[in-house]
Order: sequence, then structure tokens, then C-alpha cells
Amino acid sequence: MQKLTAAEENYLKAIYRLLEEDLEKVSTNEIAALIQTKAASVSDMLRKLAEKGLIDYKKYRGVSLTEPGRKMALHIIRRNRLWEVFLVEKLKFSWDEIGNIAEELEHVNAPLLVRRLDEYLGFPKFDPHGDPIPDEFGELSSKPRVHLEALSPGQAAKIVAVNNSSAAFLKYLDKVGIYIGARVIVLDQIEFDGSLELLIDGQKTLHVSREVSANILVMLQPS
Amino acid sequence: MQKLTAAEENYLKAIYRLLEEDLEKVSTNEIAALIQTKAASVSDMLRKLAEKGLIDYKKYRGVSLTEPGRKMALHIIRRNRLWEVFLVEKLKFSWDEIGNIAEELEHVNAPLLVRRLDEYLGFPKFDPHGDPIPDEFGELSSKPRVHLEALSPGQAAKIVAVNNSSAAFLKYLDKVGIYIGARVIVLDQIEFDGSLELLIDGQKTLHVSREVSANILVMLQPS
DNA sequence: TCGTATTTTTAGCCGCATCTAAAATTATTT
DNA sequence: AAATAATTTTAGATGCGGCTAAAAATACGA
Repeated sequence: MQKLTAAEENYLKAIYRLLEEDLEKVSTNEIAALIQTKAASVSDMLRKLAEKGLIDYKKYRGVSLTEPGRKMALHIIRRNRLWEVFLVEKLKFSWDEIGNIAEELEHVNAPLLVRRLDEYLGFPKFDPHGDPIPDEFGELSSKPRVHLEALSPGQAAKIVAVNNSSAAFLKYLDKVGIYIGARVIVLDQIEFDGSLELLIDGQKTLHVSREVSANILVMLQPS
Repeated sequence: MQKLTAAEENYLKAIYRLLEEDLEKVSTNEIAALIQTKAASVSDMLRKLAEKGLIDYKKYRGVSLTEPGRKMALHIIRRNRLWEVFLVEKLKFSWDEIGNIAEELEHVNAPLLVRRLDEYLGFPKFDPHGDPIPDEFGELSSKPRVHLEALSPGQAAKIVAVNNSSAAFLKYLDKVGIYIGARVIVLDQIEFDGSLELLIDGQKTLHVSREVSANILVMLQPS
């Protein structure tokens, strides 16, 4: 496992995240937008990561991760998510405060530290946003998940993750009572704007816009 | 509180540590030796820290900390020692494994994180080596401490800190049964080499060289 | 005290990660 | 398909933190 700089780690993580949504390839501009830098800087870094064998890169044609690159990205994401669990579970941060801090902590690369932290936290499988934590071999235990917006009236599901970590979004969710683990049934879908009428935990009903439902991930429930 | 780079923080910490032993001024070479770099690099950094008002620096004449510099150094040391407590108390590291890891963690500068960590650890006053943890205003609660080598036969003391964090030294202490908090009485001093005959916790006797006793700090006991 | 040794600083270089401006390539429109 | 637009890469700069080699200042010994 080669030693990477914090910047290299951030690029790998960004490429991984974009590949999750985007299909095959990620473009220079997409990366630049995500990590708030300029396309020229991205080009430089892509050349370097390609030399190290972490990405597949053809000029002007976008990038994808090689298998070593994917493993590295998952290691970084593992560290990030374990620290997020620590911050919320142990230090009592709320889930909208932890982003920046976890992003600094994730770059502390000491394998023994990560293992001990994992153990101390009780080998958590999901972070506070509901995203799965890769194991120490860089593998994800993936269960099928789907965007809430894709459900049709009558379908039931459990909220397992959110797709957007902006403080504004997380605060909104808190306010309206949506949380990881909540059970939700789609009562109705408004054709005009794609918004949804939901029943949360069998109790309260809630109307959410398509922007919101597109950023919530759920696991379908057997009924 | 200005934002410093990790390198700047390391220099401040090194200068603080050297000022603790050394009297008035610290020399360029001393700093270079401590942080394993070249004198030329130290000169450059001193110029920069002086510009920022963190050190008093006259060319060729050595440096000392300004009051803001001292405060900053103590903040950095506070972060370092809180993480050391975390690693030992919570993650079950032994005190000879934590040096490098704490030195990476200490550079994560998020004031809220440090406060929450402090609270989570129960506001510890000393780190696992027995060194005092500065408060969040950059002040040390100092109790008078003295080197074990300075004691005379008959005097009693409690071991409160060690002065040397090399793994070899810490392992030696573990092996012979010296630990922070142990009570010690000096039974005899060998004039020839300055070594000491000790009684540990009123139970076992132990012979330690001057090299060892010079690196152990104690608080004198009322007798 | 004078000359030598040591310490410290300066000068000039390198790699990293960023930037702007300009050039090259690819995509789109008419 | 040619012209224009958008994207991406290259060229050349900057600041940081390190280095070596050489110059400057200080300290020391005969």
C-alpha cells in the first residue's frame, strides 16, 4: 500500500464518488467542480495518479479507477467513515458538523490506529449518514439501495442513507423528522413536479420535493 | 488564533521543548537536531515565524518565543497530549506506540473537536507520560517537578513524568517496573557513576544508572 | 590577538500543489 | 463540413518546505 499525499487521497476519493453516480468515466471538469479547484490542477494530478497506476487515463477522454486505485479509495473512505462514527457516537457531534473534521482526520494514515478505532467503535457497518463502511481489505458489503424518488405510490422502504451532506440539507431532514432508519411509505406522487407524499414511521405524513427525494437512499421493504 | 501549517507547528513545539530545558535562547542547530532537518531549513523557518510575530529572533543570536508564540505552542502541545490520552485510555495503545500517531493527529486544528475530546476524556490533567496538559487558554498548571537524579539518599518522591520518549527507554521502564505514579525512595547513591539504589512502592529495590534517573521527573513527597 | 573552527545565514535548486493564460482537442451548431 | 463553443491540456508562475554549497558571522585556541 503506497503512501499518498493528502491531495492525492482527496482526488481518488472524489473520482470514486463521481464514478458511483456517473457511469463509466469521470471528466476533468466534474472533478474540478467537486473538489473546488481548477481544471488545470486536475489535469496535472491525473497525470501523476496515472503514473502511479491508480487511474486509467487517456488525455481528453476522462478517467476511471484501476483496481489498486479503487482499493485505495475505499481505504480512504473507510477512514473517513470510521472517524464520522467516532465524532457522532463518542464526541456527540451532530451529523451536519462532522464533514470537515472527518476529512482532516481521514488523512492520518496509521493502519494500527484505524484497526483499533474500528474495534473501539464496535466494528460499525454504516456511518452516521447511513453509508456503508468498507472493510480493511477495501470491500463494501453492498445491499441494494435505491433513490427515494424512484419509488411508486404504495411502496414501503427504510431510509438508509443520504446522498448530499450539505449542512442545509441535513438540517432540513432533522427539522421534518427524517432520519436514517425511518420507515417510509409512498402515499402519492404528484405528476406535475415529481414531489412525493410520504408516511413516516406509520405516523406522520410529509410532502417532499423531488430535489429532496433524489438525495435520499432507501432499501425496499418486502412489502 | 492564526492558522499555521503543520511544519510551522512542529517548529514552535520544538522551540518550546528546547526552551523548557535550555535556559534563555535556543540555537538553530539545536532545533535542526531535534526535528531532524538541516540548519539551513531552520533559518528559513525562523525568518518566517519571526515575521508572524511568534518568535523573537536576532540573526546568529538564537530564538525565544513571544507570548503569542508560547500560547500557540501550548495549544499544539495540548492537542498532542489529549490525543495521547485518547490513544492509551480508549484505544489501548501502550505508551511507547503513540508518539508518531499523536504527532499526526495534533495537527488537526478544529477547536470544537479539541474541546469535545477533552470533555470525552474527562478533562485529563496529565498525558500518559505524566506531562501536564495545558488548558484551552494555553496555560499550564505547573507543580514543581525535579529530576530523579537530583534526589539524595533518604528522600521520597512520586514519579510524575519521563523526559525521553524513545521506545527503548519506555520499554526499559516497563521491564523494570517503573511507571507514572510509582512511589520511590532513594536508598543510596553511588558516587562513582551517579547511579541510584531505589525502593519502588516500598516493595522492590532497583538499581538505575544516572542516564535513566536524569530522564525521570518526580514530585517530592513531604517525606 | 589572530587565525582557525564552528555556527548560522544566504543563494540557488527541487518537488508538490496550486494558479492564470494560452494552446490543443473535442463537441456542437448551423 | 466549417465555424464556433466548450473542454482539456500545456506552459509558465507562485508559495511552501526541504536540500546543498558557499558566504558571513561568531566562538575559540594557540
